[in-house]
Amino acid sequence: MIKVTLPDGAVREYAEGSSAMDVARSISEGLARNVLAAKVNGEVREAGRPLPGDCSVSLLTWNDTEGKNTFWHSSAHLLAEALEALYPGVKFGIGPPIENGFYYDVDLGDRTIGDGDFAAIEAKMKELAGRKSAFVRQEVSKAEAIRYFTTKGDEYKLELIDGLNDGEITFYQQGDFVDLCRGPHIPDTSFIKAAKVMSVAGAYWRGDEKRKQLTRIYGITFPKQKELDEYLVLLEEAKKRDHRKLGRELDLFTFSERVGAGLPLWLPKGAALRERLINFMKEAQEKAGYVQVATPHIGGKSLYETSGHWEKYGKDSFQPISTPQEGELFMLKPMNCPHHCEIFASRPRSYKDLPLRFAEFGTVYRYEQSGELHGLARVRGFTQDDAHLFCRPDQVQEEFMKVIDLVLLVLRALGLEQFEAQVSLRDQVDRSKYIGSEENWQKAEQAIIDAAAQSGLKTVVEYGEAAFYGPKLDFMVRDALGRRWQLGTIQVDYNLPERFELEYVGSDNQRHRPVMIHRAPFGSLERFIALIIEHTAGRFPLWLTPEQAIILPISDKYIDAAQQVAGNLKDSDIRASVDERSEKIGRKIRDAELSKVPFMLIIGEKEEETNTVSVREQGKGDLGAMDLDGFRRLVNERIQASLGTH
RNA sequence: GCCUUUGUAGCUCAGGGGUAGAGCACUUCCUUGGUAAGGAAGAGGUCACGGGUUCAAUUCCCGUCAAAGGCUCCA
Repeated sequence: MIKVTLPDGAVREYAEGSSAMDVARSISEGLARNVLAAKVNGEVREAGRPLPGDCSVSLLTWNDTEGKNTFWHSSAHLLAEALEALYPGVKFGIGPPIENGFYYDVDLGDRTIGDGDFAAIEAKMKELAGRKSAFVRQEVSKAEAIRYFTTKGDEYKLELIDGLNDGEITFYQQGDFVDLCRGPHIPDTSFIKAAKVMSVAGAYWRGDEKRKQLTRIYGITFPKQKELDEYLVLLEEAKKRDHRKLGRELDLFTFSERVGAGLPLWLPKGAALRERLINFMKEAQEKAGYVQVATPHIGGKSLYETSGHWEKYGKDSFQPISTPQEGELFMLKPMNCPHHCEIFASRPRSYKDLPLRFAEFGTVYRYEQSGELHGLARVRGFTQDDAHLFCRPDQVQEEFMKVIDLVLLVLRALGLEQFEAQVSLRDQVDRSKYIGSEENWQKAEQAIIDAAAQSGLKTVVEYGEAAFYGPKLDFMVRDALGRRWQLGTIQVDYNLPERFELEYVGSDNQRHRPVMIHRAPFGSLERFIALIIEHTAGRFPLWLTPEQAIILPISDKYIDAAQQVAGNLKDSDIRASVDERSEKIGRKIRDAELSKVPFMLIIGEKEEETNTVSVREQGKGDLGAMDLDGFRRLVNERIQASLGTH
């Protein structure tokens, strides 16, 4: 008998050679039907494999990430089986699970696959799934593996085998399809009840652009048709919230081919929203002891040679612009920090001056490959809510923590409740891409880890994600649809002060090198606005929205009264306008609802006589009549509530 | 930059080798209506741009630009 420890701590006994599936059956038939794989002593394996002896077992179902991944990985095999049936001779690269579904990279030879082929592939997948083929694990020798794929003529698999050691190679077979695979897999194909091919794209073999481009086929599968339907609804919802679409509908921003790809043009409403975000941040920063500075959009090339950016990014930047007479070279600024370093260096600094916190909403320009541009989320010119803190080494941790507080304030004010912080450290092996001394790096990495821990942040550590000049703390936010966005970042930098030879005089009357902290809670305003558009579906927090109220006169007779109300509201800083069109009230309401103005104030005979307005809330309906003071109170209450502590 | 797909009115889209279409938006007129679309008329296009094939190209072919999805990259 073997002893099996379950996640709740219970220990049960089973016969030698029992599998996780036997464990599941002993608990309930229903559970057994839903078990996709099992975690045995921390390792994910097939549920059907015999247990290795006394062990801990947790059964994985669709509700576990690992269960899902196993399900999707097996689905990738099913996709491959379908492709092999439909396109004989197709060669296979890799087919892993991803966040939403899976893909398989394939070499179709001269053939191509397009949207029109998806239905046939899906039908084939469903047909094969219905055969209830078991996923059969088979250990093979390297020689056997090579023989099999040589006969099959699949050079990609052969290359993968080349990187594996004899004795650790396994094949998995379902139906007639055999694949090189580490596993694990779900018990059989019948678990897959719904399948959809999502898209195709090019992908280089092993991510190397010098190598052959394969066709990547994306798919997603579910254990129930209903779940696929729900997923498709979610995608529709995401489409409706797409900031590019809403940006146009809400008159926030536009692009022009003549201005250039990736260079957003802010329309009045969008510019107003941007301005409000800037003011919000300015106010918060002022309270936190920052001072505003302002610097030009270009800077001499030598500035970036000093900073190291020229060497690192010069080739991948907008190229220098030159003066006609003197031939001086200037760069469009890709970041604000070198300019701020020069401000620090503009006069002698005392330890008593520190920390100095220079803030600037600086617009920077970075070359992005044309294929990478994406609405406001990825642009070539953008404005950072940038600031650089120059401090003494003993102040780093405290300053870092204050910045974390500022970031949390921002996230709260915008209703971004779900987030985690990522501590980005150096690659553990390859350190060639980083500049700066080992000692400074270690100090910086420790300061971040400590500050994050003291702030009680939920953090994950990622190696290899640091900037080339220092480690950083990145905030990853989840929006209302559960999608992840990388936002504000805080970076410790011991390197730039060194390169710019920045100094302050300490209490010991000696020169010391300050430490620099880069930080941008929003990251870029453009990207941040893209996030809040999608997060709120265009229904911005009341304090932020371009237009807080629209006044709808019942007929032309009440336009004057409406204008008066608008004027009154403007005097108390409520942003309001009047719909003066000769339309019926129903029409005005419909248009206001669609443009997502939070409050509609209706004025007709009744209201004019009683000196009130009838208030209607967007998406909610009629709130009844109230006087203007009542409405002001309502607006203020809502704003206080959404800003939290503010 | 690379792969796949797309580009027709401000927006959403139909069409198709021979005079360019719809709905919404816009303009004007009528209507003055109480909680999600009142009526009529009008204006609006080098069918992304450049080249080729053709008697004739918005339509077919090639190139460029832009956009969408993906790859690679991201100070």
